[in-house]
Amino acid sequence: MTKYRTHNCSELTSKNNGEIVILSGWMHKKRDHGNLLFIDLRDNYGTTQCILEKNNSFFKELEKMQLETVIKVTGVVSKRTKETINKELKTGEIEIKINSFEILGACKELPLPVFSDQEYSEEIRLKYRFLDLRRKKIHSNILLRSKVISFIREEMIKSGFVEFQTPILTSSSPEGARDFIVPSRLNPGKFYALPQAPQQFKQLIMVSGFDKYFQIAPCFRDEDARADRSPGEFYQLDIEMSFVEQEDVFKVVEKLLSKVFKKFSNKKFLNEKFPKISFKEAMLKYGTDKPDLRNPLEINDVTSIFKRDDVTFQIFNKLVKSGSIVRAIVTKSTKNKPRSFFDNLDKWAKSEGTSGLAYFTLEKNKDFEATGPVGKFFSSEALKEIMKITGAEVGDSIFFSCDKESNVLQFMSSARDKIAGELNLIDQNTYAFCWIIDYPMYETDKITGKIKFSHNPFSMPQGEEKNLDFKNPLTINAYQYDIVCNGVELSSGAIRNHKPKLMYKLFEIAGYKKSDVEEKFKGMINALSFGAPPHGGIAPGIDRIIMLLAGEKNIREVTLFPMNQNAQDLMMNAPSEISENQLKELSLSIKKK
RNA sequence: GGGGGUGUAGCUCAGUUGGUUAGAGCGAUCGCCUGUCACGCGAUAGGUCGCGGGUUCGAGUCCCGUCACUCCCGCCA
Repeated sequence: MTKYRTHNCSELTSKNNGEIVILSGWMHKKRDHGNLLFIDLRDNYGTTQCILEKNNSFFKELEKMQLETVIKVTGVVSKRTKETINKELKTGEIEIKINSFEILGACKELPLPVFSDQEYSEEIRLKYRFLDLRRKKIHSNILLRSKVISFIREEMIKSGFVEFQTPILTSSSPEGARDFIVPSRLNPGKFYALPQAPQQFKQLIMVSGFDKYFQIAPCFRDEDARADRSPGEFYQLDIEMSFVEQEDVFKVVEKLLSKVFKKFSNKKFLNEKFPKISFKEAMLKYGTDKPDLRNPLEINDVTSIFKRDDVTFQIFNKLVKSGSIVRAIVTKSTKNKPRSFFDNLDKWAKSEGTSGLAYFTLEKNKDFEATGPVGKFFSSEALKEIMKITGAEVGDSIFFSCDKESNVLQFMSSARDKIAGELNLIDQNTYAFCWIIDYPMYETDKITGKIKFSHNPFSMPQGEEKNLDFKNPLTINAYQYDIVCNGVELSSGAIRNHKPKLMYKLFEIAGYKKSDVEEKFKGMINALSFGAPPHGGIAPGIDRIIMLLAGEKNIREVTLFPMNQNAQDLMMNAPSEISENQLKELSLSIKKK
């Protein structure tokens, strides 16, 4: 009990009948019957119906009160008659007969109603985030976030992990995302960077002998936003372990995520044990390294078909000759789908900037036949071969895309989602986790044609050092892995390279001289030279986990105070200009455009 | 940096082929109403149709430009 309340707005029941109570909260909703006024009083915990009659001296004032005014109400708990009980409400057995009230916080006319399930523009929601956050759905999302984080913390500690904080002001790193930069007053002309992740620190913690580390770590990357990617900051469950191999990390994370998703959701798992898919296989079957495994459609390579003489689909044949590839998606039993189904997919494909989505449907009369716009170009023998490769059967349809490899992969990946969506093949009530493993250490830069790190340069290459084929770096895989759930990349991690000599060699392949590496990663390399344990870790994205648990498609729905797409905080007016004096202290001047 | 979508009352939206005075619901204000829980009924106020330019006898509607929000591509080791 405080000055403001004896109970919260969700705890009173018929057991409290007759008690004099004090409640405080927001005036959620009024129902004014002229001589009888109902007020729903809301706080963090729930709502309670309060009531007063015309003869009450406060009637006029409360009747006119702006919704969302914060009031303190004193009154008597009164059992409702049977007919007037509200079963939807936890406190629906009772109501408060108001004796007196007090305004604690007045409220102006609202720019957006709190009591409503309607959707509002992001702009107004973000500007008045404190009002938006009073609304039921997002309010409970944020509470869920808090609960999930506490649970994760408990579980990690139970498993012997130790939580540490790492610096927020650190140094800019040359690899990876664009850094947020902070000027240094004491070191004119020099800058801090906000950490993109505590990557080097967590490795240093291992070198320092702490064995098992975790942190709910803020990470900052100055990159453009997406629905599942806030500009500015996001949170990772940062984990690092000493004396482990890949499988040891998998065990810890798989157990944790299973527990979290089972505790906070009723959705079922597609696979109890997370399947492991190599990067190569994922790119072939799904066209992406973050496949949605709820989607049963798979992609097949059918390039060889278009090298046959009995296939006369000249456009594809020619493209294949000049190095393009063809990938296909089979849809089961779509023979009787209306023409519009196929036409709409083709239209969609064109809107994606491709030349369209070729298709036919397999039929059988005397022999195998293909019906549809391009069916006539395929001989019966060729169709048999296609069926062999793709597993397609009579009555199924096959969709084709032909282009340069990277274009086909990307397009077929979205075509897979699109087609499955049209056919309603995705079970929304399921979580489909998987590990993506065996990432290549290097890739060829599309623009420069040079070899570069494809992911984290600190990852350990797979295999014995002496057996590594440094002359063919594209053949080297790394102990690098991702967790994907329902097509959302949840985390990536790696076994780290803790051997400085090997590291120099790997950097050299990517075009870094020894002196470059020493300059850029001095602290790290130095530390690894003084007895570093083998170690590895991972960093699941907290925001995306909550998103999946809350069933939201947008990360702002699980973030208290997010920025908009242009990385502005409309409520706090950030970023903003700073004074001449501040600039001067920082030895900065602004270049006028 | 590029592409798509959206922008009309405080909020959510409708607005036909370019044609008279731009509408509805919620909210606000006023009035009526003693059992509602999306209370009901009646009335009133509320608009630079994002902004600028153009075409036209006439533009919310068509064209050009621009701004804002959003989704996507690039980017995100």
